[in-house]
Order: sequence, then C-alpha cells, then structure tokens
Amino acid sequence: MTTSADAQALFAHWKAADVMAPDCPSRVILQHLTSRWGALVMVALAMGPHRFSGLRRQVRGISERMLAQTLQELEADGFVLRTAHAVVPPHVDYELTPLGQEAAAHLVPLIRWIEGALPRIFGARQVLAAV
Amino acid sequence: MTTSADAQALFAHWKAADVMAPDCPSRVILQHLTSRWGALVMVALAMGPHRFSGLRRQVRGISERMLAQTLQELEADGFVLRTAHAVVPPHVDYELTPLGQEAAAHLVPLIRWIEGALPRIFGARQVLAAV
DNA sequence: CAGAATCCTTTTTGATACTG
DNA sequence: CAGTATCAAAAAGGATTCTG
Repeated sequence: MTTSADAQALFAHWKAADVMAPDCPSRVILQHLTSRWGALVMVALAMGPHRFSGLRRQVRGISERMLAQTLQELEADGFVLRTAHAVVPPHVDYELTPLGQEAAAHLVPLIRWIEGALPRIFGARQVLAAV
Repeated sequence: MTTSADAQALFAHWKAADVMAPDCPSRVILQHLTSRWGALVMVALAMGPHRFSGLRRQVRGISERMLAQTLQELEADGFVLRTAHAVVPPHVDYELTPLGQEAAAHLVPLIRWIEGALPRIFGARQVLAAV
C-alpha cells in the first residue's frame, strides 16, 4: 500500500504538479483513483452513501480486505467521508466528500463511455495469440 | 497480462456492459486504460504521435518492458495505431485512433483535475501512521 | 456488522542482457 | 532504434480466522 505519509512528505516542496514526473505526488493520487477497485468504489459511492456490506454487494468480486483498504486510502485522500454510528451491531456509512464528487465527475463518464464503447472495442479488436 | 482473447471470448454473450459485474469485459478495458502506465501513455499520445523512445522520455520512469507491454495492450484494444517504417535503424510511430481519442478525452481531464486539485487534497489530508 | 490480523498465492514490475 | 527474453524482487490480492 502506498502510504499517505510518503506522498505527504514529497508534496512539501512541489511547485507545479506533473504526472509525467516520476515522483510527483499526483501519481499516487492517480493510482488510488484508478486502481483496480478504487475507481469502482468511487463510482458506486457516486450513486449515494453506502454501508460497508452494501458496497461489497455493489462492487461485485471485491474482498473485505480490499474494500477496507481501498476505503481507507480514499478517506485519507479526502475523497470519502466515513461516519461510524456508535451502535451494536456496528453501522458505518461511507459517502463522497465534495472533493470526491469532483473526482467522481470524471470517473463516472469514463466508465460509462467504456461500457458504451465496448461493442466498438471488441468489434474491431485484433486478437493476439494468448501468451 | 490480461490477454485480449480472454475478454474476446467473454464478450460474445454479453448484453449490457456493467463494470460492477465481476466478469464483464469492461473491467478488462478499464484496467488497460487506468493501469499504472496505461493512463499516462494515453495522455502522452493525446498530445500527438510519438516514437517508442519519445514516449519513454515523456512518460518518465517507465521501463522498456512496461512501455512495450502497455502499447501492445492499447493497440489490441484499438486505442493506439502502430506504424512501423521499414528502415534501418527501425522507426515506429504510435498515435491514437479515433476510439483512442475518445478515451483520452476522458482521461486527460481526470489527470488535469488531479494535478490541479493536489493542493486541496494534501491540504486537508489526514495523515495515517505508516503501516 | 465492520472490520483487523495472518498467511499464502498470484501478478506486476524492474534490471539486465541480448537481437534484427 | 525498437524491441524481446530471462530472472528476481516487490506488490497486490484472496482466503481464512478472529473480535468488539
């Protein structure tokens, strides 16, 4: 896991962010937002607040471990707000922060585009021999 | 490497694409487009055609191996056009296809947004103790 | 319910060296 | 120049078990 502290330290003396620079902190954020599960969790949350188990059902295939880790990264980045209600059994809500909504505003269209373009992608695709 | 053939077979009997479904081919494409290097290569190519070595300089930190592999995936997906000129020494050009330009139209704004939002992200960030 | 901790397997990635 | 092949290291991911 890429820790927040790493990038935090780097960010101190950065002037203009540039993803093309090898150690620009923007690459870390890009990773969190576009990781295998990160993007899907963001898109799920873009449809409204969810509980932990609700997210697990929505983002099909994700393990508890990965969901917990992904949510922690997104929370540390300030994209997700976690609200734990002090009840038994536990009840925790996750929702996008305003910053998270801005990010989701870019991720959702990307994913919708992919879904829509799928026929064109596979229609003209060159099949490579399996390696 | 996720082979094209895998998803190709899956795509045959798919009605409506849905990234939330565990084995929807759209997840494979999303992976190619948002992998560690995939997004950066797409953004680099969005600025115009590049040669192999030009891309290596532009996308700083990428290894030859990863650049070659990333380009092959993007080409198989129909996002990138590879043109090899039969000369010595070899000269190969890479550029976005129209489909690739549509994808880039979503990726570029996402990355520009991250670069721009970086101060806000790190400004309000919660520093977690390193794990 | 919502995780944390542990163990273990699979993937990904990077260096390095080599080729047409 | 534009790759490929090989190997070792690192990271990601999953399954399972346990707890407040």
